[in-house]
Amino acid sequence: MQVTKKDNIFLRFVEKESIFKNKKALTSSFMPSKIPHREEEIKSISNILAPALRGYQPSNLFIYGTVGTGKTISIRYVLSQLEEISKGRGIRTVYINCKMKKVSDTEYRLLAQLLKEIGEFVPETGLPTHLLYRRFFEKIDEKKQTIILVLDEIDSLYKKIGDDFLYNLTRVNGEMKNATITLVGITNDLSFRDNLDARIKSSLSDEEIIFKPYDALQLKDILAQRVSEGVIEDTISEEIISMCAAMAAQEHGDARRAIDLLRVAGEVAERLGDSQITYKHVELAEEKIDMDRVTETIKLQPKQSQAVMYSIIKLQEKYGSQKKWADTRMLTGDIYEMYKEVCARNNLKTLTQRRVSDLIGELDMLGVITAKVISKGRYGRTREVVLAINDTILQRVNSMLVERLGN
DNA sequence: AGTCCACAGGAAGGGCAGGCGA
DNA sequence: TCGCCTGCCCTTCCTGTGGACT
Repeated sequence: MQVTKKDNIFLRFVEKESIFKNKKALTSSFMPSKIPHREEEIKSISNILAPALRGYQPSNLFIYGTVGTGKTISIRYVLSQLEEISKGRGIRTVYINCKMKKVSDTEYRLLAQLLKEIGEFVPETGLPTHLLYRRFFEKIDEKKQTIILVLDEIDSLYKKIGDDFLYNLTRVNGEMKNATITLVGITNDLSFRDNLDARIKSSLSDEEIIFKPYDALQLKDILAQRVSEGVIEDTISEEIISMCAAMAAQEHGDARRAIDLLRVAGEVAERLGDSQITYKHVELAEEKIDMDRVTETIKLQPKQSQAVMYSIIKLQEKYGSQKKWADTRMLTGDIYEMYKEVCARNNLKTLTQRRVSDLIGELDMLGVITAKVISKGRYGRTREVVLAINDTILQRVNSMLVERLGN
């Protein structure tokens, strides 16, 4: 087949001018030259960490704030500034996100990741944990230095492995001859500190900083800055920026969401061949973000978890056909019965109710269902489950699960 | 006031795969 | 090769519990 240049299927992407001049500026991992509305917090963090420059150990620090309030970007900004000025002064910064699955979600993996960060490679499994601790401490104690260890989403680590890890880290400073470790914990769980063991609490949370959610006006500033760096001029109006800011402000002042919304709206506009980002694109973007988030999360779950999700969807359909649509609250027992049927139909090993109960809990954590423990008095105590996704997304998830499981 | 349901959820441990060091 | 270590998924056994019913 002879394809002339004029018929090339990619031609329209080349000919059409892009809406973006630097798409990276519209991602949450992008580090802008300035971080609007976080000047105070950044100043506080730098005041706390500054003693490291004079060779003293800074206090441990805890940073609280909900999703998308600029905690991570602020600390990364401070770290980059600190690294820049501290060359040769024996300061080393290590940043680890504790929620990274298969990377730092267990004590062993976290230690392995820490060792990797300081240039020591260990196998993914196989060594006793205490050996990893020893290697880590020996390695950093080789020279006089201050380690600033940032543990982002530290609450999820604590939920998984408890507080032994934190205890070991805080305790070790007295045992090392040369190096010291300063811990910076970042969490969006405001009650995190209360759950900690008293012995850790006293040594860990020397300093605390709270990041408040952004309001719509602040979000607008943030977006405007990103737009000026990332989007070609005149492709987006101020009203659209305000709209994205307002939508994200409703979602607890989440800047990450606002930025994603803007980027995806731009992508949608490009795909539709439009040269301006409009209201319609933002609406489509919002739906696409939700859809992608949900389908991706479920797609990444193990087969058993998908079977449980599928059982919940099937049960909702069943209730729907019985004209109970208005009240589709499903109970653990009903879900388990449906799950057994689903397993039988698909030649899947049936797990115990205890395990399925945990899987339901995990789906709740992922935000695709809402599970609430209720008591029905004489009729027992159980969990009441409601699907937390809208009909359009539900259909997509359903067909994805049918494809994966069978029926 | 006591009973009793249908689970929730904690604890302990089995079995597996993968890796290390002797 | 063997003993020992890890994480992970799962089962078994168990105690706890809110509130409708008696």
